[in-house]
Amino acid sequence: MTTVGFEIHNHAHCITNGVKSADAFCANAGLRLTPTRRRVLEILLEQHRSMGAYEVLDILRDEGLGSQPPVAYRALEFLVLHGFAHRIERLNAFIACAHPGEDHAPAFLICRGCDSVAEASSETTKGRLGKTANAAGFVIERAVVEAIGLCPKCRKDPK
Amino acid sequence: MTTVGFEIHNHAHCITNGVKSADAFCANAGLRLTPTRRRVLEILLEQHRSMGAYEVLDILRDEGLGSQPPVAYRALEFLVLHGFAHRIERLNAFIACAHPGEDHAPAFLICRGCDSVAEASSETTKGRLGKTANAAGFVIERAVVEAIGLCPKCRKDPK
DNA sequence: TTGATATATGTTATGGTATAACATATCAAC
DNA sequence: GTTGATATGTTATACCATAACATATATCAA
Repeated sequence: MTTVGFEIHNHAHCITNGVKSADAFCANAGLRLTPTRRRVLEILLEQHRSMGAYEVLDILRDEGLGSQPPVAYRALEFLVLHGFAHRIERLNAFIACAHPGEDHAPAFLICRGCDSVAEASSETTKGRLGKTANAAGFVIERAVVEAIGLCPKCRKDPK
Repeated sequence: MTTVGFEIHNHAHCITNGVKSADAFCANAGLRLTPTRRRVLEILLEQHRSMGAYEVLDILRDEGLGSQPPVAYRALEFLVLHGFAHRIERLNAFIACAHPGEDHAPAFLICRGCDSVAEASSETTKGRLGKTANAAGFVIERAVVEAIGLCPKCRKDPK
C-alpha cells in the first residue's frame, strides 16, 4: 500500500474524489450530507492537513455557516463516524480520509517538526497485538495507531 | 509477552517494584526523583488505572504537595519522559508503566465500557508500517498504539 | 396535505485539558 | 559559599469539547 501525505499528487482529484465518494456513500446508506457537513469535508480535503475543530469553525464562520463550536464538532463527528475523516488523537485534530469508500484500518505518520500527517494502513488487530489481546480476553474493535517522527522535509531541514 | 491490567495479581508488588525501579534508574542516570515526582508515581501505581492530570492534582492538593495544574503536569511529564509512566492519548490520561526499567514499545488495550487500560507491547516500527514509513522517507521515533474494545468483564456485563 | 416522528441546526453556557511566563527556592559542583 | 542548573510556586490564560434546550427541517404514513 502507499502512504498518502508526503508526495506530490493531483490534489484537485483528492477533493472531487473525496466529496464524490461521500456523496455516493451517503446516498446509498440513507445518510444526509448536509451543506455544513459537505463543506467541512471540502475544507479538510482542500487544506489537506490536520486541522483543529476551532480552525475549521473559523472558516465556517467566515462563510456564514455557523459560529459556535458544536457546529464544527457535529459535522466532524459525522464525518469521522462514517469514515470520511479521521481524528488524530495526538494532535486533537481532524484530517480527511485518504481512502474514502474503502474499508480500512488507518495508521498515521505524524511529523513532530511540521505536524504534517500522512495516512498509511495498520494491521493492529492481526499480528502479535491481536493475539495478545485475544489471550487476555479483550476484543479489539478498532485501533489508534499514530507514529511520531520526522517527515522527509524536516529530516533535511531540522529546526 | 503478557498483558498487564486485567488479571489478578500481587498489587503491592507493583507499587514497590515500580518505585524501586524508578529510584534505581534515577540514581544511575543522575535524575532527581523529587518528593512530588515520587508521590505522583506512587499514586499512579496505587490506583492502577489511567488518571487525568487534574485527578492526580486533587490528591496532591489534599496532601499539601501542590495545588496548581503545572505541579501535576510537570511531574507527569517527567515520569513519561523517563518511561515510568505513559500517556494515553485517547483518554487524555496517564498510567504507570507496567514494565519499568525495560526498554519497550508499549501498546494499550482500552476498554470503552469501563475505561480500564492494559499495557501490552507493540512492534509498530517493525512490520508493515515500518516498511511503509521507510518507503515514504519518514523516520518513526516512537508510536502511539491504542486499541479500543471491550475487556473481559465488560464483555460479560455489557452496560 | 397534514400530522407525527426522527434528524439536524442554532445558541448559551460551562466543563475539562494544558501551558506560557515569571518569581522563588533548592541542589550540586567547584 | 558562590555559581549555574534544575525544580517549584503561582498567576493567568489559552485551547479543546460537550451538555442542554430551543428551533427548524426532512421523511413518511395516514
